[in-house]
Amino acid sequence: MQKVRTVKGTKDLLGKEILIHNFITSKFERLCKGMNFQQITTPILENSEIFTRSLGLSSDIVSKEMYNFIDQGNDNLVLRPEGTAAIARAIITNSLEQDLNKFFYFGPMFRRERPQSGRSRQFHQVGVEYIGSKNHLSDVEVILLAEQFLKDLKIRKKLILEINSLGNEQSRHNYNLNLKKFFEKNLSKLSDISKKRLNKNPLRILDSKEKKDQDIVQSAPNIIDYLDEESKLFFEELLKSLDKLKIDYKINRFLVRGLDYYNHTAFEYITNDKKSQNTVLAGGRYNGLIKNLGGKDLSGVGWAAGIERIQIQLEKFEETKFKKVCIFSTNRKLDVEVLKMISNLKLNDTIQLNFVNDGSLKKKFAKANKIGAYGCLIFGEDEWKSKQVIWKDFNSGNQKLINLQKVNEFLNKDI
RNA sequence: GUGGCUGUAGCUCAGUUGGUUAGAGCGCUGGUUUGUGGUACCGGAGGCCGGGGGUUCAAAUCCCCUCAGCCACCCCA
Repeated sequence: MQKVRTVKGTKDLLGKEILIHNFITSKFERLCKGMNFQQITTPILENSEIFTRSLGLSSDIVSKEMYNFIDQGNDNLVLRPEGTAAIARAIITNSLEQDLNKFFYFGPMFRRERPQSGRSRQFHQVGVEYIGSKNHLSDVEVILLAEQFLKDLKIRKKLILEINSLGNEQSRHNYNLNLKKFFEKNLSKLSDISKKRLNKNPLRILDSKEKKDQDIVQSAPNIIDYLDEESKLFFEELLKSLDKLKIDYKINRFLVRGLDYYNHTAFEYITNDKKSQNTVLAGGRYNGLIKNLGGKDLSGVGWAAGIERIQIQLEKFEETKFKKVCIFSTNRKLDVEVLKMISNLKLNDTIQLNFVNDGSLKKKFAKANKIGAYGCLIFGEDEWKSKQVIWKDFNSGNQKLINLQKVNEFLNKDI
């Protein structure tokens, strides 16, 4: 029999990994709450149209990476591939359209891609969405939150913030046309992949990794030149604010985000090691999204970060050290008394009790040693008669007697 | 979806030009007289050599297919 295993590109989260996972989400949660972002958890299952209508039919996610299926009731469902569209949906569903909304979320996302370093089919994101504000200061606020988050995790210095503007819809459209014209003129010099991209989404050619393409791209029209007054002003104001806040960034005119709903601001925190999956946190503005899904014309800006990708950047993770204490008896008959005492203890959360109920006394000590216990509490038959237990410190090897009634105090204060 | 590398014990890996019953270290487990761990010594369990097919008297080893993992392309967090 073959061993049963997880679905390709998914894995069980356990041991040190889940501790790191929780470490990241708890830092994130604390920070977001401190800046008055509200938590939201949307279902993992959504109707397919939420994503097909917002991400764009030609996007890779929609065209080939979504886990979608028809359920027994003939509903067209999908395991969510990303968070933003789902939150836009939640705004509409819950009639939250008349106010500003600042949300944060974390949870699993699903995309059917070939797994590799920093990429799996079920992965986890933390993200924020600031909805209902057209002000560039909202973009700044959201970026500031990202800055703080990455600093909290001590990985900010390993990352570069790249930023660009795609302009408003008209600007973007206008630029797209000109870009297409330009590439059509240079069709013969493009890579095969980019020839295909030309009709689908010419913007994507800009961040092509093919050397062939990169040469031509250098002389391609610059998006900044095609921004209209409104878009240009928005971008300039944003950059000025970042300067004032002393946030390090680099303008990358080739930065385009792959999802259709983005406009104006686009940004990415990327690692400087030249690995392929180098985007750790990314986001931007999506002014038409909610209208697109049938809601009011609300603008929004936000970002998402991959927990697994953060994890790769996290060099050393300091595990919270528990003091492990083993507790056992010298005689089976006393074991129930041991459990009774344990149930009455009120311990600090730094202490981890481990009741050992099996094996010879020697085995029990050996077990304690193996799990790295700080010491042992032993219920000895003789000592029990005078309501005492033995404490053995594993560092020194010394033992002493403790009154049964003082055990709780002893564990909390004296070890 | 395309390509490269890798699959032998729980883990890390040996395994010769194909040749007896597939090994080591670590880990696990039992013991060295039953109320004391770490160290040492002696034992034990645990492998469809990823799966399937082929070549051969004989395959962990050679060939084909397949699956999985890792990595890269593509794309993205």
